[in-house]
Amino acid sequence: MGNPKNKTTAKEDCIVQSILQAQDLIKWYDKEKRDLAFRDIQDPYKIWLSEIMLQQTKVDTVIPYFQKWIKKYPTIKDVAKAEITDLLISWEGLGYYRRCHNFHKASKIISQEHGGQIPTSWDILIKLPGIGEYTAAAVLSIAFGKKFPVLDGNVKRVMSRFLGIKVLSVNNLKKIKKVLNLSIPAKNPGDFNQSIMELGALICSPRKPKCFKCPISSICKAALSSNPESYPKKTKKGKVPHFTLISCILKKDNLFLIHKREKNMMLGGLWELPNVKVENKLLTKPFIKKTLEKELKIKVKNISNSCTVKHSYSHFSVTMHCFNCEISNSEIILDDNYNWILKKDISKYPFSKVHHKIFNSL
DNA sequence: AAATCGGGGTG
DNA sequence: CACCCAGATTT
Repeated sequence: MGNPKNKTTAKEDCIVQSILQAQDLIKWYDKEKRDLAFRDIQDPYKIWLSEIMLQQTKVDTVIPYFQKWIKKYPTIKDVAKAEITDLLISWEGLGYYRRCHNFHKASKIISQEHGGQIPTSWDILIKLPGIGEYTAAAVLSIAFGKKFPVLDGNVKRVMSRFLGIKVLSVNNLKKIKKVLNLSIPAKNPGDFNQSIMELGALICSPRKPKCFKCPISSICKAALSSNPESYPKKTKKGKVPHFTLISCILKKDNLFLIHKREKNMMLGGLWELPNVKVENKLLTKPFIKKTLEKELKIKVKNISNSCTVKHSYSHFSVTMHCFNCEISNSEIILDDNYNWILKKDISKYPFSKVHHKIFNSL
């Protein structure tokens, strides 16, 4: 932390003056924080799991998933022993399914190489699949009381405003990290981290920040400016493309034809109805029939409309037109990736949200 | 540095 | 609808 040159620059003086009042924040946090299911948990496994689930996901969404998961898998060894399909069912609907795959991989490593104990060192933790700088710092500070500041979206926004840093460049993020390292207390560093994140969630919100309720507004550069909301500068994103898919609800003697997606692609390991992307806007029945026959290598005797669902992903959106298909008795499937399963047992397989929309409208 | 990866919430 | 979110990983 020391400066090799024996003088401080004006910039560094400025930073040192900007140290957060950790105790004020923690005091605010103790009083105002929401009653989260993750509070008062000491088990490093549970803290780790909650941090993984909370990546890009709101607290209220996570809570029921977290509680169900803990009940089913009380320890890290239970996760290591489990089949990935069962874990995915517990993760079903939460999104970012790679988190689940990675958590499973990491649990096996911890079970086999660390005797089921969550590592307490940065260097070991950071190498585990699914653990980046945020999660490593969160686990080390919250579970083990170590002085590692977290830097997530909330913290970046709070610090951008507090320091009056508009652009979150790599260099400015380093500056923010330096202030956090100077501010984080040796006592309860995890509470310090959570207090800033909670401040970002409840007070220092992206839009319409409630500076009048903020414990540090009197020393916050953005709050003292005319437009605190303009910090940090937002990067605008282009609009997402839209795709049309047709999907085949192929039933035979109460059996659904479903397909398991490749592990390393989007929604990997989840199951789906056979579907095809189409460019053609004219969705006539002969066209649908021909397309399904060509793509699925089957002979469709009869098709009828079933339902149409729309779904938005972060980087594209889809409209999926579903068709009931009849095939002849002799016509049994396809290649190794396709399987017939019982309709009643469809809940034994994990599906993405868009398929739940379809199943709900059948 | 930028793209990828789900889903839910807000204004 | 546009935009945001308690990020990690790959390219």
